[in-house]
Amino acid sequence: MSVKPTIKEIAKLANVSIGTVDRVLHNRGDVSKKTTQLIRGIMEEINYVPNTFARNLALNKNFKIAVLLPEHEKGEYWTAPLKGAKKALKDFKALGTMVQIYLYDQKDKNSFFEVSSRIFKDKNDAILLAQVLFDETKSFLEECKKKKVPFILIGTGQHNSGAISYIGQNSHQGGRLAGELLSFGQNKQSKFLVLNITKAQNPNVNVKERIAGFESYFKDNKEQEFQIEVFSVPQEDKNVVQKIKEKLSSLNNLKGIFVPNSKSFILAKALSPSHHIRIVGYDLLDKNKQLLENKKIDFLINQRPYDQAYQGIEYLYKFLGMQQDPPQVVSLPLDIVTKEKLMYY
Amino acid sequence: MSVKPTIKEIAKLANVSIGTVDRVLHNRGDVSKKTTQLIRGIMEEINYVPNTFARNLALNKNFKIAVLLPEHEKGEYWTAPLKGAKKALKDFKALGTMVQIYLYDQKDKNSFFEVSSRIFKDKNDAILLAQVLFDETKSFLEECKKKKVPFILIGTGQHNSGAISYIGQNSHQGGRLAGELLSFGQNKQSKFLVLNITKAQNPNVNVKERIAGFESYFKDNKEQEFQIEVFSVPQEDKNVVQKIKEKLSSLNNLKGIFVPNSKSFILAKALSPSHHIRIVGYDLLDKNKQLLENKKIDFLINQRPYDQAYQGIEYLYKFLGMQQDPPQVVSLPLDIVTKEKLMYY
DNA sequence: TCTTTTTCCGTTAACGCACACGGAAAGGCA
DNA sequence: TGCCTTTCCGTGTGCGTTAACGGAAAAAGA
Repeated sequence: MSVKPTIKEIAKLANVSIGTVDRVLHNRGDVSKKTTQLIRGIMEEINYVPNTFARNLALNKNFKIAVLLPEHEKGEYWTAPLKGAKKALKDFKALGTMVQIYLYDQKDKNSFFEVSSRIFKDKNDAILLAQVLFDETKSFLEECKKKKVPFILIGTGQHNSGAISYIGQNSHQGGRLAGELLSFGQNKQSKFLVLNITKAQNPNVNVKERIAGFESYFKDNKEQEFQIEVFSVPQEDKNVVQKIKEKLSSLNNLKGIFVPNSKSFILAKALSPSHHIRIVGYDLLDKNKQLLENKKIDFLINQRPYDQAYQGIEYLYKFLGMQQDPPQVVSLPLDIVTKEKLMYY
Repeated sequence: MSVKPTIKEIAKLANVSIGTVDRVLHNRGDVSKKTTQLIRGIMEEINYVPNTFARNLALNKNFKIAVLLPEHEKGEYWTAPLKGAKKALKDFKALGTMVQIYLYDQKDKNSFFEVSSRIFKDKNDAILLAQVLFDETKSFLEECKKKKVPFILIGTGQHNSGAISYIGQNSHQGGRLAGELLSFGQNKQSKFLVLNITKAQNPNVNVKERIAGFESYFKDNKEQEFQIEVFSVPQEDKNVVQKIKEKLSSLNNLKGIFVPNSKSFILAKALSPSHHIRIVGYDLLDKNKQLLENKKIDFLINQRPYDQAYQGIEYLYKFLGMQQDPPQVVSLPLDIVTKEKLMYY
C-alpha cells in the first residue's frame, strides 16, 4: 500500500490550484508559460499518472459498441469471434460500455440491410465487423464514415475503408508458413498442390494473399526444386469432390496439399482413408478439428478469430473512452495447431 | 451513449436511501428481510452492475507488487518475463498499482537472500517470482506464507508451495508436441535422441516432465515403431560439445533430436554444418532464434515467458484489488515457432 | 488618468460508490 | 407509564479528476 501522487499534491508543490494543474494536464490553455513549465517539470519529476478511476468517473461516459456478424451454426467459423465478443461484453460492462450483437443472414442481402440499419437506429457509438458480404458492407461502411461512427474490421476487409483499425493476420506470411510446413523434410522432387475451394459469392482477398505467400516461399527457397500447382474449384459445384479426386489422381508424387481457407473438410471427402499426403489447412472449425484428431490432416493455421473480436472491442473502447488510437493494422501472430495442441481449443 | 443504472436509481425505485442499497449490495446486514428482497429483486431486474470506476475511487487502494527474477544479459531467457513485467508496470500504474522489480545474482545465494529480504522491507503487497534457486526460494516462500504475502509462481515451481496461482505451460504436453513434430513424416525406422543438457545446480522439474511427455507420445503411437533414446550431459562439463559429437556419431539413422530446455545452442556447436537431423528445442533465446533463422534447427517451443509475467501481475492485481481468485494453475497454450514465424518475436 | 480588454488563475459542483455516524421507531421490561 | 435495547435506515463526507464559472490583476487603448 503506497500512495500515488495526485494533482492536489502537484498543485501544492507548484503553489497553484488544482484547476491550473488540470489546465496544463489537458493543454486547455489560459496558463502562463512559466507556470506551465513549472508544472510540467514537477509532473515529470514525480512521474505523475492520472488516476484512471477518478478520471473515468468524472468523465462519466457510457458507450454502445455494435458487433455485426453473420448468423451461423455451432462449430462454424463465426462461433469463435462471437464468443470473443460475448466475453468482451461481460468484461466491459463494469466499465460502462455496452456491447450489442447483431447477426444477419449471410445468404440474404436484405437481412444485412435490415440488421445494419438497426445499428444506426440504436445509436451505437462504434462498430466491430467482418467484411463478409463485400459490396454491401462497403456501402454500409461509407455510411458509417458519413455519420462519423468509428469502426474496426476483423479478419477480412479492405484496408482503405476508413476503419480506425484492421485486425487480422498476415495472410502472405501465413502462406509462407504453409509452404514451410508442407515442404519441411520432404524429398526434393515432391509436388505440392494448392487446393482453392472457392465461394462464388464472396471472393476472399486473404486467400489470394495466402497463395501468393505460399508461392513466394518456394521462390525464396529455390534450392529445393519443389513443384507447386494451384487448382481452383467452386464449392457450389455439385461435383467438387469428384473433381478433386480426379485432380489428385492425375498428379504423381504429390506430397502435400495446402488448403488456403477453411475448406479442408471438403478435401477430406476426396481422400483415400490411408493417404500419405501432408496437408496444411486453415481455421479451427469443428469439422477440421476432427480431421486433425483423426490424422487426416496435419496442420491447421488458426486465425484466432476469438482474439480478433475481443481485441477489436478493447481497441474501440480505448478509442472512445481514452482517446487512444489503435494501430492502423494489427497482425495477430500465426498460430500453428497440431493434434497434440487440440486440447487448448 | 446509453445510461447505466446507479444505486441512486435503485434507491428511488425501492423507496429507500442509497445507504440501504449499499448495505444489501455488500451484505453488511442491518436491513430488514423485506427490503433486502425488494432491493435484490430490483437489482436483478434492471441488471445492475456497480460502476468500477466509482467503486475503486471510493476504495482508493494502492498496491505494491514485487517481481523477483534473476539478473541476466540481453537476449537471455529472463529478458522476456522482465519485459512483460515492465509492460505491466506501465499499464497498471494508472490503476494505482506499483510494480517494483528485484533482480538477484543467480550464482550468488547471498544476493538472493539480500534482495528477497528487501522485498519485505519495502512492504510489498504481493510477489511474482520464478523458482530458479529451488531451495532458497522454498524457504523464502515459507516466509511469505507466514507473513501472509500472496505470491504467484511463473514458469517453474513446486505446486504445493502455497502460491495463489501457478502460471506456466503443460510440460508433459510440450514433450508430446515435440514427439509429434519430430516424428512427423519420418521413416518408421528412424531413431530419435532426447538431448538433456543439464545444469547441476538447478535440476528442472519441467524438463523431466517434457521428457516423460515425449516418451508417452511414442508409447501412444506404437504403430510407428520409432526408437528413442535419452542422453544426459552436464552443461558444466568442459567436454560437453565433444561428448555430444561422440554420441551423435555413435547413432546410425538418427533422424531427430529433442532438446527439452533452452540449450539448443550448445547442441548446435556439435552439429556438422549441413546435417539432416530434425531438431526441436525450447525457448526463444537470441542464440536459438539465430539457429532457426539459419535452419540449423527446425522448431522451438515457446513458453511465452512474457505473457506469464504479464498475466501473473494481472492476476495479482485482481486478487488484491477486486478479490478475484485466479485459477490455481494456468496453462498457457504451447506455441510452435518456425523460421517463418520468427518475425513476430 | 480612466476604461476596456486580455491574461491568468482559484473555486466549486458534479461523477457513483463506500462507510462511518447518528438517530427514529419499535419492542422489551419493570 | 417510563426507560432501555434492538432493529433498521438516512445523512454526510471523501475518493481524484473534470470543466464550467467568475474574478483579480495586468496590459492595452482612450
